[in-house]
Amino acid sequence: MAFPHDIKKISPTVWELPVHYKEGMLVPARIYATEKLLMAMDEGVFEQVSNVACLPGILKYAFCMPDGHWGYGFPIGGVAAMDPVTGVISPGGIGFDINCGMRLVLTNLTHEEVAPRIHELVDALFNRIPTGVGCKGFIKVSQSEFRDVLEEGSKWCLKKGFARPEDIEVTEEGGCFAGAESSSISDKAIERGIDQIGTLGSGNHYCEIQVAKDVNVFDEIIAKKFGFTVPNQVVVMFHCGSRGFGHQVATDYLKLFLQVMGSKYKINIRDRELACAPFHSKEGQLYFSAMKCAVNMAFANRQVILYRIREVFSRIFSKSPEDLGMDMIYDVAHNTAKLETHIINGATKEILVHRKGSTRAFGPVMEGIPSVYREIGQPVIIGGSMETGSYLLAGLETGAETFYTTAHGSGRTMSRHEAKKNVRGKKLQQDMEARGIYVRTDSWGGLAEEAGSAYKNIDEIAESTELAGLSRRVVKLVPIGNIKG
DNA sequence: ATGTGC
Repeated sequence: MAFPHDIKKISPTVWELPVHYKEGMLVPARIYATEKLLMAMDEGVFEQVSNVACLPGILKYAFCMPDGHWGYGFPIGGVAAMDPVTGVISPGGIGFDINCGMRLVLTNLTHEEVAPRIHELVDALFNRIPTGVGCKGFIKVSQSEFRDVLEEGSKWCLKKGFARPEDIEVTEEGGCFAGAESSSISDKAIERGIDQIGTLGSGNHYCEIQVAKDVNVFDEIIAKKFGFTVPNQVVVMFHCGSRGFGHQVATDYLKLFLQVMGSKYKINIRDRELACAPFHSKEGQLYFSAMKCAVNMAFANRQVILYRIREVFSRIFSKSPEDLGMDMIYDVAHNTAKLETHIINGATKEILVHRKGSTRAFGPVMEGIPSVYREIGQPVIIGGSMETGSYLLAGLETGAETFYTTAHGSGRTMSRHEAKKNVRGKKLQQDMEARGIYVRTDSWGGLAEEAGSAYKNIDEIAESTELAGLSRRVVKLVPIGNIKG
């Protein structure tokens, strides 16, 4: 399959594959990107996003965000809303790492204060936050208590003293998707997840110390409202998900859906990786519940990691986390499906929005945004590579086009395999150190896979979401320290 | 992403 030269330009940042592009498409597919980013996209994106447009019950368009690239079934960067009555739910539209997401935490420290302590700080974070494949957490819970975590998410952390009430307020959905029933979870998933609370994992998961340099502030008023009050202010950003637990949930239900999809529900799909079930079916509802359990496990995971981050800063700087101003700005989920109310063809309707490697970006005054941000729009965290920086943005009214969804990261340009061939982890660490970024890792190969050169330009991604009206830039954050698995 | 694979 080749680059689709008949792709239609809707605007400088929106490109459309019409319904006749491929047999079976129910709606057109739309890709949000500048021409430059579009040309750099792998052909798998066009193949996959047009496959998604064939899924039963899909509404308006199958979307792909500017950081899109080839994924399992859906592209990473994919968005698809289904009619909950006639439509399907698809694990491929959510991802294996259910509720992989980003959390951003303020400090009131300046770059000048942190720079002399950066080695000590990063080493302490590396020691206190378990990283790498198969890493285990410090929290021991019984099976029944783990089931509470799955059903309560961040609220469980609040009960146990790992969270502040304000943390919950600035976590998407209050850190808990309602309706998670742990009866939908296999014993194997419980077994894999039970000792993984408070662990970072591997791959592109990381915890980073960043600086909001004054020259990188795009919108001073919003930046101030988000809590940026100190020159060259230091923040902590981290990225992780539901670990082996979410992976097992996805595996379990993909298997079940493949068994019932054709025989019981007579659904024909173009790609086995798009395995799905009617949303209202028994299997669809079981998966929806299990997915929520994984979402909640990931919220709890990030909350416990935050608890450890606060501990480390407190020890290194000999002040309480409160005195260090370690308030959360926000926590966004990347890989979820959620029932939300949107306007479809002029009518208000509850729809099932799949977001896979994409970020919810509610505009100002919408319900579901914490009251402190109600007038500004939802904070959006776009994580770049560990070399190049990340962005804090805010949702916009014009995001309605994509069901209020924007990009989530840089997007790979090089496969993990290719990156490992081209980059040496140890050398990369030394090069980064020379540029003022101190990085600790569990795996040199893993570090090489995450090299900045393996990713698209984050500045172009962030700018393109703004040009498209999906989110506006508030501040660019550059790394000075990073731990990764 | 993942006790990195049937």
